Amino acid sequence: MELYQEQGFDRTTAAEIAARAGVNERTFFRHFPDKREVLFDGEAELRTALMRAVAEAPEGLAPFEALLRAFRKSARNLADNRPFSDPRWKVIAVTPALRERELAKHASLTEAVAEALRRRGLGAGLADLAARTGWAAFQHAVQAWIADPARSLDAHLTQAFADLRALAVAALSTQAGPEH
Amino acid sequence: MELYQEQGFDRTTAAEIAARAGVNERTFFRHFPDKREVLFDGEAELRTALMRAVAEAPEGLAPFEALLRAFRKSARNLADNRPFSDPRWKVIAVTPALRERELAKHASLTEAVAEALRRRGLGAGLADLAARTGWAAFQHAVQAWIADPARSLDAHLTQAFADLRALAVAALSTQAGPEH
DNA sequence: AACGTGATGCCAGTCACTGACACAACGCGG
DNA sequence: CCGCGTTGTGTCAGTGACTGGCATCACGTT
Repeated sequence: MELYQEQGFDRTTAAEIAARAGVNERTFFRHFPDKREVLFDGEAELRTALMRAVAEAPEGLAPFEALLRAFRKSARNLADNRPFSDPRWKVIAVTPALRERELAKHASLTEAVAEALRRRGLGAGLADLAARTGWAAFQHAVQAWIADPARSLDAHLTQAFADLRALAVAALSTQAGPEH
Repeated sequence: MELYQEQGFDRTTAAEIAARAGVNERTFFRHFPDKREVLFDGEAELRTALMRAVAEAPEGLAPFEALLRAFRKSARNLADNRPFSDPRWKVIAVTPALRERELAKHASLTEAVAEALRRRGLGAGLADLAARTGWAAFQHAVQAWIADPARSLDAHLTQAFADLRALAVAALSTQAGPEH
């Protein structure tokens, strides 16, 4: 992180990172499959946290409600770790290669969420659709929160799902959707 | 494409591609920024087609309705070019590096769709949300279509948006969503 | 003390990609 | 017909991400 902030991701060589960590370059690649992966280490934890949160939601809850709860819990960790993850976001935002990797991680997490919904008894088709669209709303809320940190991530999340509902309902009554 | 099919993406060097095309390796990199980009060439066309389709939708149409129309048009091209794009999908599906690039392209196209919705007068917030979730539903439909080509992509698209509406409505009445 | 195991250093090699320079084909005004 | 800029290409050298192979070393076990 130090090096990525100082000189940017592209101008930082694997040898430099290894040197800063006091190890050999080869050793670096034994700990991380590639240079990008360094910034996406906690993925396994986030995955299990998300899946557990979906699994622990009350029985009769609608899919989107279960997702909303799960996202809220993750959001709490997100908001707390902000001083730590803020520079990380900045680096990712300005580096296309890192954004690609981030999207891949998100796709993987979306698949995990779909699996969690299936375990709740939801059909495979609806589980996939709910996971994809729910994740999309989640990401929208996160971006809105970054742009407007005055309101809480929780509030942005609530609004995102409410707006999604309005959009979906308006879609079949053939009325233009209002802006908030 | 020939080489990627024969030996896979990873085991195909840029020098081989250049040789097969009868040019120098350096020349190859003057036409494509990198090895992956070869498979994502028509992106600009798809982007303009999508944005035009969204722009040309009737005035008072709800955001999701406009998107559904645009996706339908793109879907038509998709279904027609299937013999050409089918091997392409297979190569992408088994190559993580290519799936990452594909996700990046999708993110870029989603942003373009959001811009098109904004030009229809939709607020920036709702435009982003509608583009993200609409695109998610689109991708869900495409995947469902690949898994079940018996039904048309059009049918899958219609169902995806109908299911999304059901999911969103059920979310606030706190009822478990039914599976089709 | 012998031994297996896991983490590390070291070395050589492949390959994606880049910058610099030279050269040839082409269209165009003189 | 001649210069001349533009464009596309070949050639070469270099950087840096990653990989496989081998030796070494720390450590706990037998």
